[in-house]
Amino acid sequence: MKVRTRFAPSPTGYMHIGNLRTALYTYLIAKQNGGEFILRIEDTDRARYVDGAVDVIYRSLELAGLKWDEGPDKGGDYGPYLQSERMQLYGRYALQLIEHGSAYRCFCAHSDAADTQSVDLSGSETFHNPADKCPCRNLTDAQVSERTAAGETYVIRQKMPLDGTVVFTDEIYGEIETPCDTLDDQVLIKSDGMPTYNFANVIDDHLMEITHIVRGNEYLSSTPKYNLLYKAFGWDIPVYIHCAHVMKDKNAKLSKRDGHASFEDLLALGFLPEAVVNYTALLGWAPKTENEFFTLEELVNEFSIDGMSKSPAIFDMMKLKAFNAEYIRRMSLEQFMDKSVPIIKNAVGKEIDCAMLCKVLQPRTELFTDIAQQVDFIAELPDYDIELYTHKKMKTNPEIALDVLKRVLPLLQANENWTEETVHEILFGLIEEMGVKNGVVLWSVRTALAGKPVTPGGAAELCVILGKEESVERIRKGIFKLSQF
RNA sequence: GGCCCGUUGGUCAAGUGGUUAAGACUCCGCCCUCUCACGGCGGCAUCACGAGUUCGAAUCUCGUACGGGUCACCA
Repeated sequence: MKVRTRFAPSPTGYMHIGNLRTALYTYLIAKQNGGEFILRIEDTDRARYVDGAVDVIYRSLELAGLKWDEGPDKGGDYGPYLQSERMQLYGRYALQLIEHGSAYRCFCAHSDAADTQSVDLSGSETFHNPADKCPCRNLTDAQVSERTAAGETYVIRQKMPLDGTVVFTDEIYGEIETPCDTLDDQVLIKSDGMPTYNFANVIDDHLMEITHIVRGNEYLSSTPKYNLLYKAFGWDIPVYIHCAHVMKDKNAKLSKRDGHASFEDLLALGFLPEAVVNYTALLGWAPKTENEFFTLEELVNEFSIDGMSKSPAIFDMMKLKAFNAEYIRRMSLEQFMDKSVPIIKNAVGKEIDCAMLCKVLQPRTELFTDIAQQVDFIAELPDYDIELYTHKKMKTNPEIALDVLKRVLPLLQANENWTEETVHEILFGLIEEMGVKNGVVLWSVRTALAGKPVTPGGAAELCVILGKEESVERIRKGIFKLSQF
């Protein structure tokens, strides 16, 4: 049988990182079995409708590289894929259930229904008892016809068994057994004739021939009800894969208000989509080997359900950053330049040796958005304190630095062929001539060139990046500054 | 409160009765080094707790604690 999986988000305008991970796992399970990955949008909640929200879903999945085979925009043989367009389809299935004796019409008003007593959130007194079944369960056909004829509204409820247990197997959690008397007669069809989420889900998944259901483990406790439905219809029960959640910390789920919880937030912060996808895959799944770096194609082969975790995973920004940095390091210099040169040009605003700068920048870049502040000293020499020239380990201080700069200035000025090699030669020639530690010359020169204690690259690289004119000018400024004291 | 699920270092985690309890990120040392990175080496765990089964338990059983989920005419 062909494997078919589905990702069925509600369009909230927001692709949560946990949702992205669910989509990823769903995609991987389909693809590693040569199956189909279906996108179904559960947009029946008009109250929560957000403009453009469906596009966020499309865009996020596309950026992540998760190509769906069937969906609202693509069509397919099992449509419509927009749940709002399937609304008229569920009623007859509910009727079928009533005939079968697995569902019944309930005429109780919201507050009267035996099993819809309000849950007291503040205290612990009034929890409803599913065992107190609604009296409508026992209405005769005649009574039902009489009440419907009188124009009474009703909902259709699932008729749960009064005793026994339901057992099902989840691929991650194993066998789970639930006593039937803890299951309540959930509403299948609302009084307006529309299906509830749970009911629509079961029908849709069956009609779309979904074989593997991947979803968050908050559905673990309602799965027995789903299965009772499948059983009543005589349908095959799908394979269940319930995923543990992605958390912000030990006891809070990642939420929108954290500001970096969505895929798009992370991309805006400068993360590469591939790095996010890779890291996300590892939040709740462990590879068989020690390698942690995978392309999406590699994940299709490497991923396996038995490596999935039962416990929630805390999202770690530090590790994501480390992943992003590694992805950046693995780029070719050309790829790195394609992405960083526009940022550099914008930050620097003058002609510099971008190739040299990128070479020293690449191993130091965790996020492309960090680049601007790394190169800020290039645009303009900061007004630094001369104490910057003091470095115990480098054995430098302002006096020594002044001497160094005075000696190096004419040598650099005389250099006609300004390359990394010639600059390097000059600097190390001076070191030898003066008979000092490398740091004495190099620290002094680098400080004069950058005016800040931390820079990408050293003295020689900065000379090349800044060019002869600018380098000479900055050393002159250094001499002037040091001469003031 | 009922039911369900979970618990290996700061984080992700490997581990399925006998291991020096992998690996990655972070952190801390050291090496490399003109700074910072990169790279290299090393350090950081009485496996939530308590009983039990066993010659032997992170691994099996039970209990306790803590955390999460669910119990809507929301999805």
